[in-house]
Amino acid sequence: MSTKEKILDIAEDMFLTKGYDNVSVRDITHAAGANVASVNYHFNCKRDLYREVFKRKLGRLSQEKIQKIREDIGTETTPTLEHVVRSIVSGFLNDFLASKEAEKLLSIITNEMSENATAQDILMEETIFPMHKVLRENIRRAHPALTDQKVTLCISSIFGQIFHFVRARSVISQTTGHEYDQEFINTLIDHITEFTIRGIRG
Amino acid sequence: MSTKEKILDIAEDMFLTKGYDNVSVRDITHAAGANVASVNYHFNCKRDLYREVFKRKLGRLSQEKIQKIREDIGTETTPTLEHVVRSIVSGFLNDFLASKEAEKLLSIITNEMSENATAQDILMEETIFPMHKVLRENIRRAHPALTDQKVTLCISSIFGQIFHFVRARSVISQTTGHEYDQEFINTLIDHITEFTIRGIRG
DNA sequence: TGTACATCAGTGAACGCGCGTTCACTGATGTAC
DNA sequence: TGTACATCAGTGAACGCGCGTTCACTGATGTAC
Repeated sequence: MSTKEKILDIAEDMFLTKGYDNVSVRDITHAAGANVASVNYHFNCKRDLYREVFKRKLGRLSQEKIQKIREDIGTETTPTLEHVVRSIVSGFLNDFLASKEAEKLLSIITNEMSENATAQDILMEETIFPMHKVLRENIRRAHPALTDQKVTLCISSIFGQIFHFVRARSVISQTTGHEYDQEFINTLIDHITEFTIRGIRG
Repeated sequence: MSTKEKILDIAEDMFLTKGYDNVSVRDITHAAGANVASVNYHFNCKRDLYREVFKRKLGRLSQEKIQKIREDIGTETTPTLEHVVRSIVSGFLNDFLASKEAEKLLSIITNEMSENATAQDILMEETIFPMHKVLRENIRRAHPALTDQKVTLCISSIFGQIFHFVRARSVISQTTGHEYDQEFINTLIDHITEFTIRGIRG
């Protein structure tokens, strides 16, 4: 494996578990067994390396995730709204709560959603647009009465909840008095699913 | 005004518009017309200054906000669920979208909600617990059938949506094709309110 | 009332460190004639 | 087949900067006898 590939792999691991500012060029190159200058040689600068790492990771992850959603919902018969929403909610909630790394990745993604973000173009292209597309299709299959704008707003309401229940987990643990064990996670999935279905059905 | 007070005021302004890492001790002391060493002299270290600033700001803001909510909903007759939810949603959405500073403040608050945060204890004490208390009371007045746990989960669903529609505003602008002008903000308020009421009513 | 000492707000200069980046370089491989 | 040159991956050492913090200090105010 070339130095360039080694740096890319190690940078992915480090950036996505510790965050951009908490990883130095020296950390990466040292772990890759290469010289400090090699990041600038191969990737121009730290920021560009980050963007390349982010793009590669997000591209892989989104494709995987979209395929899982497609398989889970199926393409044959018309799915129920309950099935579609539960599939989305339980899929994302379980994925993001599966490990510390997944939680950290979510916090990086949500940071890239805010203005002044440094890789929002990549996030939109690799994840948000393709993800919205597949979700919009499936929600409309299950509930064709909704307008395009309404579907989009409902998708944002779903992700608003999912992101919050993951990101603010320690706050929510304190307000509810529950640890995030699998039983409570299932309670959360039920809650978000039911809340959302009713919200959509109107 | 003493140097200490001047530093506190200026640090509040700078930390809450630029974020902890983007403000240096030199920035603060220079703007306050004081010596670099004065932060350490009066507040021990940068982090402790930040925590004091954060506590003071959050305390003031929460009290104000809670009073506004109490006035808006009223204490006399039983309010409708629609009235309670709309009051919460429009209040927070308009407040957080009122200025760049308010948006930045929200992003600081949501960061403090995640694990590894440095001032989560202050956030819980000054804001989350008091805010949950007043919201729980009013939602239960309007809809007494809900269990305690259910009310708490619904509050999180509401804030999950509010936070997301503010934080991810540039992403949502791109997926919906709408700028955040007052007309679209009103559309968002209507959407979140209706989505939430149906979600709660079940 | 005067004196000696303690306390306190605030300062100026420097310390030590970690950071991203740059620069001149080496050594291997490819290519043209 | 041999030679001269270009290209490329990678290196070692240093540069310059900004950072939070420390330390010895000054000068004013308060306090005890």
